[in-house]
Amino acid sequence: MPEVPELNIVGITLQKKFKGQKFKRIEILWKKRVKASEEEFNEALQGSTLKSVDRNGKELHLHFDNGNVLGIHMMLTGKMILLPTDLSLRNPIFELTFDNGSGIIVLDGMGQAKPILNPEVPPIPDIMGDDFTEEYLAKVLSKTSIKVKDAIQRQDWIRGIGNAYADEILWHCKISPFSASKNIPQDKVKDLYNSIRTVTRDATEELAKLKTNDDVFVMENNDHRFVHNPKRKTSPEGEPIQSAKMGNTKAYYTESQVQY
DNA sequence: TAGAATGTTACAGG
DNA sequence: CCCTGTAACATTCT
Repeated sequence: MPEVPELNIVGITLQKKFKGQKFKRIEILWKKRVKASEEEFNEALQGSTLKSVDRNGKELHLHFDNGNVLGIHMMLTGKMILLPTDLSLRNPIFELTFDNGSGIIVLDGMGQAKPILNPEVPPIPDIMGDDFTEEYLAKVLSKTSIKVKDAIQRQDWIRGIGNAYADEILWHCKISPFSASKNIPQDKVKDLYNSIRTVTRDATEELAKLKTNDDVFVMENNDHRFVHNPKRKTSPEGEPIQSAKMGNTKAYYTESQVQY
């Protein structure tokens, strides 16, 4: 469910709450998508202390002081709740607890969210990383004729853009989501690059301001989004927001976005 | 109430 | 083998 801005905040919150805590155990409650066994997780993390939490693409990485990493991918509809809790816990995927009794539980009705033991970090630029440059983006777009909205969401080319922020970014730089990637002129590739950086940074800042229920991590918040937001009928400039099915998802955009 | 949902993967066809 | 488009996944929410 979450994209990069949300994951940034969740990662900061996890680190704040659990840094320095000693791992107790992980329980795998729905193993459909989980590759390593419960025993493998527990053996690897046994006796270690949480050192730091960061985000890598659409995963959160919990770094433990014995060198092992617990990755978490929330997929499309995952939820994360602090333990202990009185909330109803339907469709649990896994539970992570620390020696002091604190911890988290990850839920997902679709059974797709998952913990990953020592996740691979592919050599593909993350949208907030130094290696994601305008030149790199230009190279990616020049080699494909698929629609630009699909291209920027390809995690094997650029890591970190999902459906909602793809719409926000393309609206921000006034490029139609239906544009053929290789047809986008150089100056608009520059605008797109700047919008990827700006929209991601601004959304992270907006989310950081939210006052939230302390027990439930915010994985989804429409309010700060300008076009990918079913509650809005018009953009801030007053333009009607259009929507269209694109593949198996929906694109939100306005007429002033130019199709190349 | 049927369809959509901040995602990924397998597979078919060109 | 590379590129592209489509559907499945299984449940909740609107």
